[in-house]
Amino acid sequence: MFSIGEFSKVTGLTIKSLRFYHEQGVLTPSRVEAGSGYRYYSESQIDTARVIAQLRELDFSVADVREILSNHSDDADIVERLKSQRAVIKERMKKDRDIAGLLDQIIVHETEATKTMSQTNYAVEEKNVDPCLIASIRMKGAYSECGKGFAKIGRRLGRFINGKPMLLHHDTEYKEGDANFEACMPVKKGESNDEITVKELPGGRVLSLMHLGPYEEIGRSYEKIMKHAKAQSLNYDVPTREIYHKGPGMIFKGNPKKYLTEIVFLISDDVS
Amino acid sequence: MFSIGEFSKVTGLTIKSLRFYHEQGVLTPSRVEAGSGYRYYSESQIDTARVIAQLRELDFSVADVREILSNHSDDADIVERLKSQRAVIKERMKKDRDIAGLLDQIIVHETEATKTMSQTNYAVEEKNVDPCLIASIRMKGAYSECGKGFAKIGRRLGRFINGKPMLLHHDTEYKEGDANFEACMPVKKGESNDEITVKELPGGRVLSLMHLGPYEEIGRSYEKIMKHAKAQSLNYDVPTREIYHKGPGMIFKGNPKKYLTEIVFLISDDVS
DNA sequence: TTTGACTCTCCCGTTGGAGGAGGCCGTAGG
DNA sequence: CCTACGGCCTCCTCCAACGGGAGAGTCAAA
Repeated sequence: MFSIGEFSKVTGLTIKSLRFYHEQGVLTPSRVEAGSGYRYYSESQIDTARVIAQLRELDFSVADVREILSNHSDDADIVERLKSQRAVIKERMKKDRDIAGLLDQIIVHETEATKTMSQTNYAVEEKNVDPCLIASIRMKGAYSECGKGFAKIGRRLGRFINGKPMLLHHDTEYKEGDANFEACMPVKKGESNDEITVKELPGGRVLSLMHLGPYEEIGRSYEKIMKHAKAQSLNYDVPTREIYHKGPGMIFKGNPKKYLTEIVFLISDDVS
Repeated sequence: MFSIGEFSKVTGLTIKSLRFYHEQGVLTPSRVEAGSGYRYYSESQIDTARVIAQLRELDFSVADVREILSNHSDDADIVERLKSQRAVIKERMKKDRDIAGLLDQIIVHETEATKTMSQTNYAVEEKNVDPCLIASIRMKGAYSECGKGFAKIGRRLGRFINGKPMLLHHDTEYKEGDANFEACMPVKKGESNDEITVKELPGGRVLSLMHLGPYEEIGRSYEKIMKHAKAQSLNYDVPTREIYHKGPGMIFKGNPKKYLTEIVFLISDDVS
């Protein structure tokens, strides 16, 4: 016979838990002193306590444990239960995996954006870019619609995206309402379908300028980069590119004054 | 301005949740009618509600959400929080992985035992067994001590175990207290150390007999298999083997009358 | 007999709401 | 004019599995 404190030490279950299990009818002490209400446990209950601890570690609810204990006494009898428990656990893991993936995505995105922001000096630069594979959706209309395009690509190829969203401008001049553009995302791989085209975006020598601030003010940056191109007698190809290093976040909309957009002009080869 | 019902439909949050968020100071309606207590939400609060929903999906607590909302408004500000949240989630996933692994192990073990039990006819059989790699601990003393050996192997090589526990008997006769035996487990791979030896157990032609019932009664089965060997004029090698197909379970001790032990005698080559 | 260690019951708090009772308000239909 | 209905309010209880603590009773050794 063990008092509750001794039994607690022997089994590793807390006194509170033991009282709770008694109350729940999971582990009734073999003797309860009538006068004092003291609980006393027998030697054989150590085994039962071990079983309870095991089942609790397997994340069975206390109600389940009670049911299992009262109806079964062999592992083979509860295989079906174990299977359904496994299914429950796997389900939870799947959800957690999704959450962790989302968190990862946000963290990586923001970390990169912060790094990019700290490295740029907001001047027109000449540099080389590598060709890259993109998934793109051709759109006509207002630029503000491009978010829907990104969302569509994200839904179908989310796992393969490995870069920032971009816009390809096929107009040579600014158009308000019926612009002709492509919303696209760099991807590791993917198949075209009738809506989304997967193709390679050419690399080469480019002019690049970071624009810090709301999208409505990007005109000024375009002016700057065009002036630079003209001064250097450089021609560039259509479509021109915009890369959204930082825009509305995944959680917060954020402050438009901190939005960071890169304008990229691919320098034409045929002139030089 | 939206009434709580309209706002609920717009944001996808339940009315109960909205009231709870109000109470918790997470999302205070922009106007509360003094007389009726009716809550009215403004258009701009739809964004806030979206942020709350996002953060809740990332499994942040309501208290965290409140703190984040009141101090931050850009994803970049909360990267550290996101990281610690990711750590929490990964921790939970690790635990779940362990649980799922344990469940898997039990399920596989019991399923195999059930299958073995349904296929045997409890007669001496002659069959071939393949050689297999085992991790073993040499022990002297009582057989009942072998559990400790299995436990030690399990702790160090748990991931590599791919078969049932076995005992190798190095005595030619039955010994009560100071038997000479090895506790071992089939493993995929592993390194020997001063306690555990990893080696190959030879295969070949064997006599095999399934013993159903408590270990104390295994003598009768030994008699049976030895009689068979003598009748067939077969010699066998020492150590002889016992394979524990079903003994005390991982959860329940189970009923000893259902324990299933295989006795395996490797037939000597040098005689035939 | 005292003292100190144990134990008892009872109540509250945790998380994020769900469910429901009882009541207020405005409107539409008979 | 009465009633029904829908929407809203507050307040209470419930879920899981205990942990913490108060106040009171119990046990065994010195």
